[in-house]
Amino acid sequence: MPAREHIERPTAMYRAVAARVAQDIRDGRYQPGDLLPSEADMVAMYGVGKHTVRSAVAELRTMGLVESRQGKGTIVLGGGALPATVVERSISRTAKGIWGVPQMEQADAPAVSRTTLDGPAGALLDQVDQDAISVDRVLYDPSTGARAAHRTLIPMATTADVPSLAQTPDAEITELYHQLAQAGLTLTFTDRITARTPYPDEQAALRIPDASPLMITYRITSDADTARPLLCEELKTPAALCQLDYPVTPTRAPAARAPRRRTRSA
Amino acid sequence: MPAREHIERPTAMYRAVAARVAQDIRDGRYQPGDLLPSEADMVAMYGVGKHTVRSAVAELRTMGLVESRQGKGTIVLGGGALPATVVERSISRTAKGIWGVPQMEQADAPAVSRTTLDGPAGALLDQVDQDAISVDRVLYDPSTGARAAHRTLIPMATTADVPSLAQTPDAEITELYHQLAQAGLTLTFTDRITARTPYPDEQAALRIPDASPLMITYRITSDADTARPLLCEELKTPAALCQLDYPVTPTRAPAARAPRRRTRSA
DNA sequence: TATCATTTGTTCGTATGTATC
DNA sequence: CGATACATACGAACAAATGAT
Repeated sequence: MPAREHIERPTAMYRAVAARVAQDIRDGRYQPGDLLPSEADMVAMYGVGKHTVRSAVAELRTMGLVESRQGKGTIVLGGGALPATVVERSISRTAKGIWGVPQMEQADAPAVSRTTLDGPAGALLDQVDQDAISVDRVLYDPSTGARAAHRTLIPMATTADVPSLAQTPDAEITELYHQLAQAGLTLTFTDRITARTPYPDEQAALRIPDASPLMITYRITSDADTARPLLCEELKTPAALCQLDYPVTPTRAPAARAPRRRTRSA
Repeated sequence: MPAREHIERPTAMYRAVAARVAQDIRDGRYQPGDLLPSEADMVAMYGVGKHTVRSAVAELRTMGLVESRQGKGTIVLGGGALPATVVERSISRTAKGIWGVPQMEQADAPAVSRTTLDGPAGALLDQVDQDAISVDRVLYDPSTGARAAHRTLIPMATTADVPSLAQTPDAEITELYHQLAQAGLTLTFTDRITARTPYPDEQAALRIPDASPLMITYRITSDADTARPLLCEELKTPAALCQLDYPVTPTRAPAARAPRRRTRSA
């Protein structure tokens, strides 16, 4: 057992209350689905002020252990279990230029618009401030109801080389890949994954439970010969509802990996 | 004394204040590194109570826009940029049975212990309540200071087949793979990724900035012939500091994947 | 349908502790 | 040391949602 440097907090009552209740949840004294004692009850139970209890419960909420509902109470959530929906991130190739991508159902028709590339997607495409076609979809898993936001970004520089992309940008992703392959390009794919706390609009659109992070995946499609990025898929999934699944295929090359370390661009 | 600014009330005053300040940050009126006006100033600026301002600032903190420090003030963080450290998740094979895995530096010597498999790792290994050897490491990226927690779980069922694993469980991961391969097993790898709000101890151990999610990756090593899971690597990375990078290699097989959908186990 | 008790959400006030400069 | 700023904690009151009567 390694010496664990325990950081002693200068006693904060609300943290102590939160830790106590959290332990009670882990010990099973409060079962998932149960209601916690009401704020008034906890004020009496622990002999502290209402504000202290509220801060403690807020702590439990941001820890993802409970969820509060006005007029009803504070519900204990099931802790530790993996999210139900598994998002397959593999790509299969049935024939030359024919790509298979596991997909979720679409909630609505895709929304096509013209945007300027900025932020992470622009940086990864190496096309900051350049124009692109943006195709937005809301995906969902019928069996669990989990929602995800999908965006395809097609830089205008790519449509210049492969004009057919601009004709039907809202086609299936596999079709876009097919068109790129038919233009004589050899495709390689890289996924870049990060996570953050969702914005309020994302929280509403994807029905994200309280305090659950958002996982964001950028799939960059590049040309193998020139290493030039051609296309970007952005997928936003609520971490509480989705896992990502990657089959890791060993590469035979002796790991000729350039140490490409991204520097903070803003 | 700052000028007094009027503010509309859509729903909750503290949300309105938070939205206003968030917009000011996005519009560049508050630059990254700047200090927000003090709580007392904001009370005067917006004509609201101290509690309302505190709730608004708390909102901004959980949104990841600012960070508060006692005695100093509330600092505006730089938003939108991708985290600096890129964690490569590829596996290369230089020769038969010789595996290459990109790795970060180790902070300390590995800690070996005996545990009972439970939670997500146990479920993914299909070995709930079975015994296993656990090897814990703290990794870090010297160039950015980012820390990550790595755990190797070796089920006793696997050491029964490959006894050498139990001899030096704290060897390099590649060495463990090598021993499995020498035992006549054909290895396949799958990564399963999720994210959640970190626990306080994780927050302290990994130096996670306020309200940043934790990304958790499970790499399951299985035998290709029997599809039996042999080994699990668990990697916890702070999302604010790390991205995960996956090269997606298309599989030639026509996606003969069983739709294994996990159900909530607790 | 309407009323009512319960429970959380929001807002105000005040006071004290503690870290930073 | 003092001034400033955030953190914690007590109090009170009303609003809004919920569920049962």
